[in-house]
Amino acid sequence: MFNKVILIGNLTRDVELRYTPNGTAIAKFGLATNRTFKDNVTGENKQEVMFIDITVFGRSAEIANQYLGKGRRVLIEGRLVFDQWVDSTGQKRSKHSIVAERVQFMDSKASADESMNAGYTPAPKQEMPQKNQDIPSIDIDDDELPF
Amino acid sequence: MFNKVILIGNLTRDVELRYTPNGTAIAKFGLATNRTFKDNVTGENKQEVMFIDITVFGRSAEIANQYLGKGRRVLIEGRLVFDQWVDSTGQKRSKHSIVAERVQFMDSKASADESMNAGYTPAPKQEMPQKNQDIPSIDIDDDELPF
Amino acid sequence: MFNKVILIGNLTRDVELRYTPNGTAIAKFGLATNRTFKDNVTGENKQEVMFIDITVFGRSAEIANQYLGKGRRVLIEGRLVFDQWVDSTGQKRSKHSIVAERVQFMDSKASADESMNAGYTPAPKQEMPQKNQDIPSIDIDDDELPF
Amino acid sequence: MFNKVILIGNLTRDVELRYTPNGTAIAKFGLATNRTFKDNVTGENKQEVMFIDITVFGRSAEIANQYLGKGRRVLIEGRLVFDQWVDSTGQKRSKHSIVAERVQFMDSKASADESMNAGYTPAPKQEMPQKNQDIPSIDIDDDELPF
DNA sequence: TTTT
DNA sequence: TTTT
Repeated sequence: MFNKVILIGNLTRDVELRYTPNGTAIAKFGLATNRTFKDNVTGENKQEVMFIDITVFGRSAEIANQYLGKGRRVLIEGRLVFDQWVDSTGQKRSKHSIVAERVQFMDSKASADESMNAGYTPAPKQEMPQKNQDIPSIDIDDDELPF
Repeated sequence: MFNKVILIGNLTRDVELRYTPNGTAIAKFGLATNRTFKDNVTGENKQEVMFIDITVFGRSAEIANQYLGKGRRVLIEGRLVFDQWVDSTGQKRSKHSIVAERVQFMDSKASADESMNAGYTPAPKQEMPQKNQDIPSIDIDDDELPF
Repeated sequence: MFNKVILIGNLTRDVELRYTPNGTAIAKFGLATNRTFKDNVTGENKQEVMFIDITVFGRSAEIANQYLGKGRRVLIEGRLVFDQWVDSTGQKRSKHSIVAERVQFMDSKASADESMNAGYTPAPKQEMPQKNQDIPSIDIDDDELPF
Repeated sequence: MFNKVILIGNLTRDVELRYTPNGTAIAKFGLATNRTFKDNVTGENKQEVMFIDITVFGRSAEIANQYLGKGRRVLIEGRLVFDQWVDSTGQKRSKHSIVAERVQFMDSKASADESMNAGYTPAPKQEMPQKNQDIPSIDIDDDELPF
């Protein structure tokens, strides 16, 4: 079977990093992906937002924690997962999220400037490394997934 | 922004077809996508299932309703959506699903035979059209999305 | 069957626009996609470039021609095609290219500034329309493919 | 940047396996992906075939060599590459191909039967392992790419 | 709520 | 619970 999700969006909150008992890093953050479309009955431009939670494992988790923060734009490649559990009141609960196998930074210093111009600063936790001014994306392709 | 989902999975229930007031067909069904993986702590083979609801619009909806049924295998290409609403008890509810822009049939008569051999018959509502015996997938690429 | 290509890259030349006898617009341009990787024998950082020709049909072709130019960054979604022909000397020739079903602008005014800062100006043929300063990508999803 | 190709197609020749001096397995084979479409000027159904060469590295290469052969159907996930070289006559040559990061078997015993019915037998080099008769795809996701 |  |  096949299960692939590719999203470009902005972090809705800062990265939370924790570790499993056996030392695997796990990063979690929220993502918002906007879609603008023309409502074909009213004809007006509308926007819909898709919010979803992202989980990253391994070294990518640590890199995400180091360089990403609320507001940053990323490209996420991963798979959809569906968690089911029973909550404290005995209710069955379930939730979709994404396990990211790859996180690619989509904004650079210039994009940050842009955001500043627009009255908003994403506030990177740490200056993003940039080997090449012309390549504003940094790939943290991960091959250390624990599962 | 970008929002792309590609899944191969099996229908968990028959297609439900309805129409909007202005005549657009809307098909809904459930999809299950399995992932088998080796648990890297216990070392045993495990399977996790991802269930998600699929919505298809337009002519593809009618074709899906005509040829697909519970158990059939399909490839879905579409986008993740996130619906939020308030339920009858005043509770905020939300849910992820997929709007499919393309549905491709992944099993053919031969695959049906296979299923029969395995003691299971997907029971197509109607014989699937097959221009070519060697091409067991039928593409119902849709370009009539109403939104 | 399934044939999907998703690329982010920069135009290597300006868009050429022409029309078929029956009036369908066809836009062609080149794309370069860089990949940086660590050579795992020498350990040094290397870059490899993938060049490929892109064809767009219909209204997207006209929008691409209007707003895109050499140097601009785009996200391309489409399918791989393989053309075979016999050249003027009787030699069999062949070539891979991409038919784009979707072209999404990945740089905005701010990104242009960035390019300028890096000593390069993409020179848009026309100011890109921006409904929203904060959304630097414009989607020219096309549903009028002639084939 | 981003460079993703997802193809479902059939092997056009058997897998060739070789090893690099430092022991990395490299498998190569050809793939054909068909597209059926309605010519919208003549109205007739046509088929176009996209041929491309696939390279797989590491353990996936060995698994591909072990289980795949001419005619088998696979899902390929990888990236487009563009090779340029000078041939023995001093001519500049170039060629697109795909480096597969993942190869998923798309046919099972039943599909082989189907091919036999159609007068063609893909001739697996070795019986495909099947933990579960109902899951006809085997994933050889590779995380040992040398580059 | 669930498919194979 | 939300980003731009």
